[in-house]
Amino acid sequence: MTSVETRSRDRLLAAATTLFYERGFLATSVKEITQACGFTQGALYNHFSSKDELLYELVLDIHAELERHTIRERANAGDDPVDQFAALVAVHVTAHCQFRERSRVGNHEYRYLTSSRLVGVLDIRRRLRDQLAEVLAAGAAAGAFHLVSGSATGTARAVLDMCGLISEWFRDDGELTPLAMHRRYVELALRMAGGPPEPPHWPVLPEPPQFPGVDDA
Amino acid sequence: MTSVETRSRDRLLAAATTLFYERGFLATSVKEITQACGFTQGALYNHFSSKDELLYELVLDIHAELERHTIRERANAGDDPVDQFAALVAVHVTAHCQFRERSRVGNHEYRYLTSSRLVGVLDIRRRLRDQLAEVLAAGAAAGAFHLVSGSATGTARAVLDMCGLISEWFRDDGELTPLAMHRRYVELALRMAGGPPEPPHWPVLPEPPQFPGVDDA
DNA sequence: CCTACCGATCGGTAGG
DNA sequence: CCTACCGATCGGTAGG
Repeated sequence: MTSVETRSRDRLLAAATTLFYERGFLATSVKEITQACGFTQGALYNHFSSKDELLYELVLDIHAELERHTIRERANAGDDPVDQFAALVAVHVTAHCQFRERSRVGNHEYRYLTSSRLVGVLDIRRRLRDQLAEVLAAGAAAGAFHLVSGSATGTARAVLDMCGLISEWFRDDGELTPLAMHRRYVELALRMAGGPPEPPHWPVLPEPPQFPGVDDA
Repeated sequence: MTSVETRSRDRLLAAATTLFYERGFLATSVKEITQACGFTQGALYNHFSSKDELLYELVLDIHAELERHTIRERANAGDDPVDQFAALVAVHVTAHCQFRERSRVGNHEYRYLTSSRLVGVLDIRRRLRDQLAEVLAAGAAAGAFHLVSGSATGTARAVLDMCGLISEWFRDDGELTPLAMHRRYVELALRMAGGPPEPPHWPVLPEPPQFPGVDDA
């Protein structure tokens, strides 16, 4: 695959991300995606076998990147479950604040995937939740957390749900910066988990990860 | 309007609710809605001027009902802001557990409303958030809550977001009953607000409200 | 990557 | 509430 082919492909993915964010997958036509890149309709099929396939590749990439991010930041957080928990919450909050388009597309449009493609994405979503539940269970076992109903998965779900709608209302021109958001949500999540008011070490705000087409936006 | 006309209308709304829940507004055709009621396609236009108008009436009704419910349960909760807060959280949790279809349709499909219709629904959504923020501010002023960053609207948003995704994963055949859910989420919300571990009075699980077509499902 | 085209399906309407 | 139909648009393809 030559670099110009890769570039066209990434431009299509970037255009689709913005359009899916603004209107949703079903309300966006192939013509709109290709025209946003200066192409005509048929050009999309040089890079993707179908509109569904483009959605799959985009949504899978969004989830895979979030999982990589999650694994890396957890590893960097050291051995303390409270620090690991804070790091995971920070990753999710940052994703929703800094990469609103991708986060919202990932959370909204995956439901339009057809069965076999859907399974792969749901697997990642489950693993993301399990990561949080694992850390909560470890912290509870160590006496650092005191979970409502003793349920690590229940608390993990509530925390992820709390973070999952940030991209619906967060605005760059609002009064809250991504840094303020990540501190606020780490505090809220620690309260939900029955942990200390602050983590021993505050997670560093993760660097913006690179993904295809980000510099075309 | 005769009762048979009202009934057909309500059946169309009920069928649309289920289909929008399963596939979303855009993926549901007028033909599917009418066929679910044993009608042919054109019958929809005896009751609604367009597919968009049906969506608007459905989504508006879902939000209006939730607001009525909210106002009633808050009034029934007495003067204590902590009790009022618990009552409001219970209303939202109950809506998402007991009326998953309507809650999810309300939260997902309102984005497809066109501008003038959208405004009315967004107004209700803002008022629902303001109700929660009011109660949090009153409780904080009374020393019963200790809010993260001192922000009542920030905490209100986080609590509503935490509740807003319950309908995505809650299952009737799961291990959690609606009663267990409402206790768990009231506890989580009180922790987030920096309040007491339990409200002075636990809210009674609200009775299932009546809405058009519920007994046709 | 474009031009030209395909069948299918869409929301909506006329007339009864 | 049905039958029959409308123009528009959709995702996708053939051939270059």
